[in-house]
Amino acid sequence: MDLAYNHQDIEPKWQKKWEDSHVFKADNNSQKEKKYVLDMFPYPSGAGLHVGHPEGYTATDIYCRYLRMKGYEVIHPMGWDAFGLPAENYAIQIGVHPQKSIADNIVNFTKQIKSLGFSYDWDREINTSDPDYYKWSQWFFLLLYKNDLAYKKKAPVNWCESCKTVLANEQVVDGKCERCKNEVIQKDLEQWFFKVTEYADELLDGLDKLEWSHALKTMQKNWIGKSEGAEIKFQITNFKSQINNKFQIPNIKKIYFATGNDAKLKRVKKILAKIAPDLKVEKVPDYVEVEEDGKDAFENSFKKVIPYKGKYDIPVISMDTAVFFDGEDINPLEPKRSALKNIDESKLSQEEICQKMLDFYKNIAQKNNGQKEFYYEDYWTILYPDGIHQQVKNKRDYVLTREELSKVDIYFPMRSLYYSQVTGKSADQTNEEDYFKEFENVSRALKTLLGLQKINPPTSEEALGIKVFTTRPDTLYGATYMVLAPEHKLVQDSKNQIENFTEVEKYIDITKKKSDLERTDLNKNKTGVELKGLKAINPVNQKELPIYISDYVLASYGTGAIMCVPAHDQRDFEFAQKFNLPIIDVVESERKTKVLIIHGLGSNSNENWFQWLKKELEKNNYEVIVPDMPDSEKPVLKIWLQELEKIVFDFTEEDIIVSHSLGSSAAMNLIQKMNLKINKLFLVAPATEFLFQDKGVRDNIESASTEDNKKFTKEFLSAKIDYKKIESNIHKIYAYFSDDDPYISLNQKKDLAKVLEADYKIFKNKGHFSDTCLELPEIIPDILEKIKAREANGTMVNSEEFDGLDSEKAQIKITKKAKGQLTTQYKIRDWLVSRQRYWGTPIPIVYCQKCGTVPVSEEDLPVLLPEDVKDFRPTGQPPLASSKEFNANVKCPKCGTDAIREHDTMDGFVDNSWYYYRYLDPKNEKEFCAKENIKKYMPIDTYVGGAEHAVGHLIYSRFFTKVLRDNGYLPVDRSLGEGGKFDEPFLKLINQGLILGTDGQKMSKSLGNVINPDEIIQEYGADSFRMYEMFMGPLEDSKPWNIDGIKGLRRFLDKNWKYFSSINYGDDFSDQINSALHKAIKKVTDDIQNFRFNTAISSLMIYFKELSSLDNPNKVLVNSYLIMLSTLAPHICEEIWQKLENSGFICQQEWPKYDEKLIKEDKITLPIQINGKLRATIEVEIDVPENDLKDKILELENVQKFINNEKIKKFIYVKGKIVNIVL
RNA sequence: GCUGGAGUGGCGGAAUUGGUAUACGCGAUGGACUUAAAAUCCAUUGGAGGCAACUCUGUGUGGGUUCGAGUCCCACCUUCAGCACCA
Repeated sequence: MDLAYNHQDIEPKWQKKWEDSHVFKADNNSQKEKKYVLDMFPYPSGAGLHVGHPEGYTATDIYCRYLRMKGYEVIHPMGWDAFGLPAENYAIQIGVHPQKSIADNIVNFTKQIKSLGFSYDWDREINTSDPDYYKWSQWFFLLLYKNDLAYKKKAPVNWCESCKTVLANEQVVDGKCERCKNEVIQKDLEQWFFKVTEYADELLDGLDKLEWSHALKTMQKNWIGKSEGAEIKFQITNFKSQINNKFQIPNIKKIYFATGNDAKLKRVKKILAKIAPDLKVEKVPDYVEVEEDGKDAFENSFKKVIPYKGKYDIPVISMDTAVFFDGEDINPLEPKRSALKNIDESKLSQEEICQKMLDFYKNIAQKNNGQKEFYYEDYWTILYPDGIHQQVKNKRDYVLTREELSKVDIYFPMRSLYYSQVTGKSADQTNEEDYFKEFENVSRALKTLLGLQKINPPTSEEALGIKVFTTRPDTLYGATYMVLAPEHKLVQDSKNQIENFTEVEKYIDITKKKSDLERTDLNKNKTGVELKGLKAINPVNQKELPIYISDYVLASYGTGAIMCVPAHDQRDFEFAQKFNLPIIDVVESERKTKVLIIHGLGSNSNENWFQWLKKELEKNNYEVIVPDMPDSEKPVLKIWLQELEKIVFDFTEEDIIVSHSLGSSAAMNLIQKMNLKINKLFLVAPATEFLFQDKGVRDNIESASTEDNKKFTKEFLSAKIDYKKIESNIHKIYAYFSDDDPYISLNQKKDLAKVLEADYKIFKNKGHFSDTCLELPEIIPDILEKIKAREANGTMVNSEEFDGLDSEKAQIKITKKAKGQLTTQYKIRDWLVSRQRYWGTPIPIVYCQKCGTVPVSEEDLPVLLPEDVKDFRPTGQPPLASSKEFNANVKCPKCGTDAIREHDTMDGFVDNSWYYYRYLDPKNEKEFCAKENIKKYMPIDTYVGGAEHAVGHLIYSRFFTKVLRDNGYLPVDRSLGEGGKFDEPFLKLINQGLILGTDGQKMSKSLGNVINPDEIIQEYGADSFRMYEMFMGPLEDSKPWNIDGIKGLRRFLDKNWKYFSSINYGDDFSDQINSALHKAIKKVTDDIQNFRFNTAISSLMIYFKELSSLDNPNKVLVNSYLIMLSTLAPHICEEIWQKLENSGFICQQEWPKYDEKLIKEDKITLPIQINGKLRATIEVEIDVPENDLKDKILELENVQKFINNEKIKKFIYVKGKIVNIVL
C-alpha cells in the first residue's frame, strides 16, 4: 500500500468505477422499499459552483449512501434549472446566445459536481430548457387553463415610457427608471396568472402534516395570510352610475336577442348602444315563444340547444333570474307568488325578504344534502354573423341541477335585466332612470357575455355600494369614514358625481408614480383625498360617512375598500388625525385607566391642584393615585423609587403619570429604571438635572431653599437620565412651564422639551405651579386627548343594543345586523407567470381573430422557443415578437385561420414546480411521467435546499401537485391507507444554512469573499472537503468558512490512511472496544437519520482513536467503521476497502447493526453533588440500590468535608445519573 | 412595527432533552523529532486564586420554578432572517 494518501489519484479512479458499474442507478422495477431523496436542482450560472451548493448535496449524498446500505431502493437525481434571466442578461452583455452559454455552464457544473463523488443517478438528468422537458411545462399550462386556473388579466406593472419596458421593482429608483432616469408609471398590462388563491386554504391546512421546520411553516403561513372577518356592504347615497367604459368586442359583430318581450329587448339595445356602439342587436326573426307549461317544455328546449353548441361551437349562455323550488316561485321580488306567501310582506323590507328567501333556499339545499341546486332559467343563445339561434324561455317551474348547468358554457345571474332590484318591478314596468341605477350589474353581465368569459355569479346582495372586508366587525358603530384604494372601480364609475374629480385624478396620478418603496417608506404620513359628493351609509345606524381615497388602502387585498374606525385601528387613527375626522370609541377596556400623581419637594398629596385633579378625573372614570412620598422635605431618590415601584408594577401602555417639580425627576428615573412603558407623562414645572446647568437658577435654588433642601435636591437630581429611552417608552410627553417660574429658565424649558420631543405649554403667572395654583383646568383636555388607537378587545360602548357586550362576542351579532357575511381573506395573490423575456418556456396560446384566446392543442406541443432571436434587449415588444420562425404560419387550432402567437414566456418557477416528477420518467414522450412511476417513487421523502425558496418554489410546487391530484394524475399512496392520495410533494424538508465568507458575511463577488471549491478539492481532496462541510456545524445553521477547519479533517483522513496502511486483520479484540464500536454505530446511525453529520463525525473520530491503538484489529472492528466512514469520505474508504482485500464496492455493503446490550455499561462514574454542587464522583455498578450506595458515599472524604456534621435533609439518588445531598 | 430563529471558551460548535457545562475539531502555549523549518507525535488550554490537593466563579441580562437549570416559566437586551399600511 502506498505510504502517501494521494487523493488526486484515488478520487477520479473511484468516480469512474462507480459510473462504469452503474452502482447508483435507481431501478423503476425494484421490489425494494423506495426512498426519494432530492436536492433542489441548481441554476447553472456562469460563476460555477460555489461552496454553498455542495453543502446540501453532500448531506443528501451521505443520507442516500446510508439508505442504500440499509437496503432501500434510493432515487437520487440531479438536473438543471436552466431557464432564467441571468443567461439572457449575459446574452445582452456579452452577445453569447443563452443556449450556448447554458450548455457551457452545464458542462462545467457537471464536472464540478462529479468531482465531489456524489451518488447521483445521472441517467435521469434533466434540463428545463430542453424542448423535451418544456413541452411538458406547456402541457401543465394547458392543464391549468382547462381547469380555469390560468387566466389573463390586466395587472399594474412598473413601466418606463422611454425604455418601453416593464421594470422590476429593484430597477425603479426614487420613482424613476434606473437607466434613463425617466419617470416610471404604473401601467396595466395583460398578464397571465395562475390561480394559486383557489388553493389557499388547502395550502395552509396541508402544512400541518409536513415535517418542515417551524420557521418555514410560519413563513408560508404568513405568506398565505389567512384572516377571518366579515364582509359588510355600505350603500352609497345619491349615486348615479355613469356609462364611461367602452368595451372592445373582438369577434362578435351582431347579436340576436331571442325574446318575445320588447321591453327587455329595448333595454338590452340601449345598454349595448352605449358600451358597444358598433354592435348590431336584433330580434331573432323567426322567434317562437315557448309555452310556459312546466318542466317538460323546458327540458325539451334545453336539449334542443345542446346540439347546436357542439355543431357550431356557439357559446351557450344561461341566466338566472330567480330561485325556484318544486314549481313554487320564491322570487323575493314577487313575494305574493312565492313560497314566502304566508309571510306578511308588507311589514318587511325588501332586504329582509331576501334574507328570508335565502334562508329558505339554504334549508332546501340542506335537505337535499346540498346535491341539488334550484334555478329558474331563462335561456339565450347568441349568434355569430349570420349564424343560427335557438332559444328557450320562461320555464318558471323548472329545476335545473348542477349537472345540467355544467353543460352550459357561461352562467351568470341576470335578474336585474328582468327585474329592477331598486323598484322590484319587471322590465316592462320600470322606467329608464331606475333601470340605469342598476347599470353596474347589467353592463357587467353583458360585458361578460360579449367578452365570452366566465365569471362568478354575483350574489343577490351585490347591488350598489361599497363592500368592505374587516376583521373587526364589532367596531362597526365606530366607523366614521371610508377609504377606497385609488384604483377602486367606483372612483371611475362615479366620475360625474365627484365634485372634486380633478383633485382626485391628480392624487391617483401621484400614487401611480409612487414606487412601492415610496408607498411604504412614508407609511406614517397618510395622504388622501375626499370624494366630495358621495356619501356612504353605515348599515347599522344609517349614519352618513364621508368617502376618501388613499394609498394606504391596497386595491389588491380584500375588496379594495375599508371602513375606518379610527378609535380602534392605528392606521385609521393617523388618517383621521390628519383629516380631522371624528373618533368614536366603541370598545372600552375592562380596566380603568390609571393616573399616578407624584408631588414635589416638601409637598404632599393634599396640596395644590392634586386633589382637584383627582376629583375631575374620577368623574371621567379614571383611577387616580396620589401617594404621599416619604420624607418629602429631605427626599431620597432611592426610597422614593422603592415606593413608586410598588404602585406602578401593573401599569400598562394605557396609563398616565402626572409629575410636579422634583416629582418629575422621580418619574423619569422610575420609567428608566423599570423600563416602564406608559401612555402619557406630564411634567409640570419639572425639576431635572437641567436645573443645575444654569448658574442663575442655581442661585435661585440656593436662596429659596433651606440647607437640607439644597443637599437633598442636589443628590436627588444628580442621577443620570437617559432621555432617549424615556422618549421611546412613552407615547406622548407634555411639559408645562410658567413664564415666572423662579427655578426654571426659558432655555431649560426649550432644551428639555426638545430632548424629550415633548408637547410644551408656557403658562402665564403660574409661578412654580405651587401655592397659587389651586386648579389646572388646561390639563384635562390633554389627559383626555386620544393619542393612539386602542386595538385590544373589551366591552362594547356607543353601540346601541350591543353596549356592554364582550367585543369578541359582538362580532357575529353586529355582522348579522349589518347584513354582512363572515368571510375569510388571504394575503396570497395569484401567481403572475408572464415574462416579456426570451429565455423561458413559450406560453402555448394563440390569438385568433374569430375564436379569441385559443390554447395550442396538446399534439402540437412543444411550441418551440425560436433560435433566430438576436436582440434580447427590451424594446416594448417581447423578444419573441421579433422572431420570423416563431410567428410564421400560425393557425388557429379551432378554425384554422391565421392567428397570432402569445409572445410572452413563462416564469422559470413554472418549469421547476414539477421537475421532481420528470426525474421519475425523464424520457417519456407520451406523458409528463408515467403513473406507475409516480406510484413507485412519490412523494419525496427528503428534500434539501436553501431557505430562499420558502414561499416561491415550495408553494408553487405544492399547488401543482394539488392540481394534479384534482385531475386524477396522482395514484393512490400506500402510506395514506386505502384510497388515500398523496397531495404534498415534499414530506420532509431541510433548509441548509448559508456558508458565509471568512469574514462572517454573506459570500458575494463585490465583497471578494467567495470561496471556489475547485481549488480546495484540488489541494485537500473531495473527501476532506465533504467532511469539513459536514463538520462545520448543524446543517441548518449559517456558519463562516474557515480554511483551517478543513486541515483538521484532512489530518484525520491522513491518520486513517496511515493506520490502515500499517495494519492487518487479526485477533485484537476486547469487550471494551467492541462496546465502543456499538456505541459509535448507534450514534452514527441516529445522527445520519437526523442529518446531524457534525456529531456523527465526532463520534467516528472518538472511535478511531481507540481503534488505532490496536496493531492487528479484528475484521469487524475495522470494516464496520469503514462502512460508516464511507458515507462521508467515500473515495478513501473504497480504496482502503480494496487494499484490505475485501471484495465488492464498500458503498454496496450492508450497514452495521448495533446491539443495545453491548452499549450498556455496567459500571459508571456517578457524580455526587452536595446542595447542587459537584463535590465527588464514585465508581459504581450501574443499577446499584440506594441502600448499598448511601453509606459508601457518606464515607467519602470530600463528602464528609462538605457535610461538615450538618444534618442531611434529603438524599436524592437518580439511578445511573446522579446523587444530590441536600443539607 | 409584526412574525420566526439564535445568543455557550480565542474560533466552529457538543451536551442522551432537567442530572458531572465546554465532547469533537481549529487555534494558542510548552515539549519531542530536526542543522533548521514544515509535517508528525506528546502534554496543557473558560476565568480568578493557590506550591498543591483544591476553592470560588462561569452558558446575553435580571427575576422565578426545582434537591438540581445551558435546557422549563416571566421580563428585558443583542443579533440574524422573512414580511411590511394585508383592514
